[in-house]
Amino acid sequence: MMKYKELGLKLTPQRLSILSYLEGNREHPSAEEIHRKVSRKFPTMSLATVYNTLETLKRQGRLTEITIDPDKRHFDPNLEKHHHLICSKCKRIADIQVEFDLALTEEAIQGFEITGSHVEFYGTCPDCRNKETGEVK
Amino acid sequence: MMKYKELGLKLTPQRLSILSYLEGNREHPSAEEIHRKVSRKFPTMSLATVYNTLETLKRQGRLTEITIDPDKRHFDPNLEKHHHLICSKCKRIADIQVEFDLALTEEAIQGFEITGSHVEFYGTCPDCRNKETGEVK
DNA sequence: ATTAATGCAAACACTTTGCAATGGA
DNA sequence: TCCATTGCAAAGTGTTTGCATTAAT
Repeated sequence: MMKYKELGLKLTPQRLSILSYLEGNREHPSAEEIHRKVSRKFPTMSLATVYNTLETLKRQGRLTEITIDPDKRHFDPNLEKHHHLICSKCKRIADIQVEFDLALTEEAIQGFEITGSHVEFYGTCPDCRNKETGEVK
Repeated sequence: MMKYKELGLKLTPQRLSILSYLEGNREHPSAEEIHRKVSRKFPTMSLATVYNTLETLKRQGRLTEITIDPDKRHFDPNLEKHHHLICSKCKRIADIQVEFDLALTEEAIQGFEITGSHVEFYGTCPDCRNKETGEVK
């Protein structure tokens, strides 16, 4: 379990349940997914609280926001440097733990100060590939 | 000018003006930005028409949607393979015309069928860097 | 006792939809 | 003429905000 208290933040049951849901989660859930899941054990949980907590965690650097899906925000508690594989059909996002050499020339950088990078691969996931071949069109 | 007629689509003045605005544009505008600009010369232009046209162009593969900004959709008429540099302060998106070796092992691919990839770099653009150093905090 | 966090509802921003009117082909 | 496209307004989605209440410290 992440140490939340050490950050000088109040340790509410709501936050605890969001944290434990996120712990080790590799599914890049949206705020709404987190809310739905956590609501089961905590029916009064408000969506606003989910957003608040996510925002706080993001600011603390304990969470990354993934901007891959134009429809909704997704969150990633995996702090190790990694990249993503996105299924164009079902929108599933998988981690890809590979290091790439993304060296840039001075010219390419155009005067930017680079602070990070991220690679996304698009494709079709195994499940969706199976559905396609199995289907009679 | 892109050949729109050849696609079997009606060549309306609205579409023509959107197309000419997009032609050679390297600013990755949002629908709203496109609408604002095009409205100057075409005051009755509807936002719905902008979205319609963008959707059509996207389906035709004459345009790519960039999912970098969680707040709004951005569109990129640059069809050459390229990547992006995003300013974390002002959200400006610049093209970066570099080829990377993004080879993946079978294992890393996790059964996906890869169809494309995209690299995004985060950082601070020259303008925002200047503002920072010039400012008295 | 303090003060931050919660929950609700209302407000927001962006995008999509329904549909009658319009105008390219 | 015909049917796709337009423009408007209304509806829809995801997210944020205001604020009184609650509860962690």
